[in-house]
Amino acid sequence: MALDDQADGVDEAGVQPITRTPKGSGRRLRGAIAHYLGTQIVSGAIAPGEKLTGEVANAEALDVSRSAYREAVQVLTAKGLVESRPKAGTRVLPRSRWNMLDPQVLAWAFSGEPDTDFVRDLFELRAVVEPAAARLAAERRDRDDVKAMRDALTQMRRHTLATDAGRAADRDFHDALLEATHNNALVALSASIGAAVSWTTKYKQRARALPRDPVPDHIKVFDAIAAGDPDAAAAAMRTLVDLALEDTRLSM
Amino acid sequence: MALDDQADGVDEAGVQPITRTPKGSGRRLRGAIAHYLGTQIVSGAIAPGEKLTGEVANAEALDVSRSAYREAVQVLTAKGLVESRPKAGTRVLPRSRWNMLDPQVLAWAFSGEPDTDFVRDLFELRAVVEPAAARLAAERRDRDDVKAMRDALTQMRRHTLATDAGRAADRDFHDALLEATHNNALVALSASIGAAVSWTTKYKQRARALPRDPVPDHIKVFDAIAAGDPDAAAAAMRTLVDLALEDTRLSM
DNA sequence: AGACGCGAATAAGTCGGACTAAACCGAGAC
DNA sequence: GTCTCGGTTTAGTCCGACTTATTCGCGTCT
Repeated sequence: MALDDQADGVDEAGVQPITRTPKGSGRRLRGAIAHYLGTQIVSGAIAPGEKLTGEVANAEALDVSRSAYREAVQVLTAKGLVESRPKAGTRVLPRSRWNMLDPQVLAWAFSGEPDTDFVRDLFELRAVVEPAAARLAAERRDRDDVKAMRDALTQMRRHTLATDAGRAADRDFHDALLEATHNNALVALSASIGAAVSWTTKYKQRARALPRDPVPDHIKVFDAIAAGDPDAAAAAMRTLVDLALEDTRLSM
Repeated sequence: MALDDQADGVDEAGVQPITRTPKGSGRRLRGAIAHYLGTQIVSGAIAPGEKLTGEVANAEALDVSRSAYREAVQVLTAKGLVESRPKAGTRVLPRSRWNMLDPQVLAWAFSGEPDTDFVRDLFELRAVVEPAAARLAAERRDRDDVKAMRDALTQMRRHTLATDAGRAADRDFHDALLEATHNNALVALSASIGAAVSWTTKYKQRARALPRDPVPDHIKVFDAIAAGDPDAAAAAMRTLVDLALEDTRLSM
């Protein structure tokens, strides 16, 4: 229950069971608190409907000031995870109210063991959105879009998906594709989908034996978009997502 | 520049130009601050890259405590609108970092004059997601889903889209449809899409002469889903969204 | 003269404690 | 039995001090 900021990087064994990050540095304090509470809620450790212990008590238990604790709770409120009213306390809202597409919430959801059902749902969303996006991209891409996608692709080929750089390039490719639709709403989705992609590929990687080289599939998509062939782009993207889903399913 | 909470309802002429909601009540104070800053940013009054004036100064200018102001800024940070670092101040992030799907951000975006390009983007998103969702719903809906959709539909027929109740029923219908996919990721999108739907219909309504009765279109979708015909459901939903887009385009 | 590192200024971050306001709940009146 | 009215609890707001992390400018070293 240590309040280490395990969001990225250093993860020292928290000796103290309830206090904040022992060494001086780390991310901002309220970020760590929000991460802690957020994972607790998303992971189901604090079921919807339950109410958190009072601000004063909880802040004291975590050994942080009430201000920092409150600001963390504001973040959770903004993401629809909790709701707080005077006298009633702060309660966890039903899952339907959560902003599951929020990249940070997604990160919290994947910080523990991933819920296989939810992963399936995310792939279904990808299967809906990305082929359509590829179609739009094929119609509207301009020179810069093509360049961005090509660059991401070469980076992806150089490093493999086994490396962080490779996964980043993969995400860049999908981001560039969404960007090429010139649709702000779809771009906004790219942050969520991108997060989902990188988390799932990470888990896929965990189960060794990367079963297939994903680059050729990406190249097919790229070629169709560069050529301005909407139908081919949509089809290629559809098979790409299907294959990715299959790979992921095998490793879970 | 009064800090009235114009999110819903009472909107008394704020005599004082800079202070908070004059009468005692209203929404929570930080909510009003967040609303104020959020609309300023989304509307473009504070362009991306610009930095807000310091906490102390700004809080004093708005005549609120620094704590309340900070908590409001935390909300904006959580939604990806701003980023703040010591010494550097609080800057507005580029639009690509904003969580445009967040219902509250969407509300801020529509609180002023709606950006026609963005409305078009939202409809494009609907055109991508909802037909696919209708297809899934036709495959997976259970008895409760059908009932929820039928209820919403009858409510929608009773009141028209001219009334708040009617628009709420419309939203309920689309929510129930997304729910019927039994896909949590799509359900999460329902909050965003639902918000977009109600905002756009509201503007559509403003331009009088509602050009077409939307109920028959909805009924076609419902029948196909109830009958378990995925292709028909997708097709019906596609025409529904297309018609809605056309209506909206005419009124802008 | 240019690059590098060091220190001071600055703005956000954290703290704590006090007071306010709202909402729930139980006691009392009708 | 229901309704109302306070009291109590809990979040909301305020204030003022201190801390930490940057950035920027100055001076020094190469």
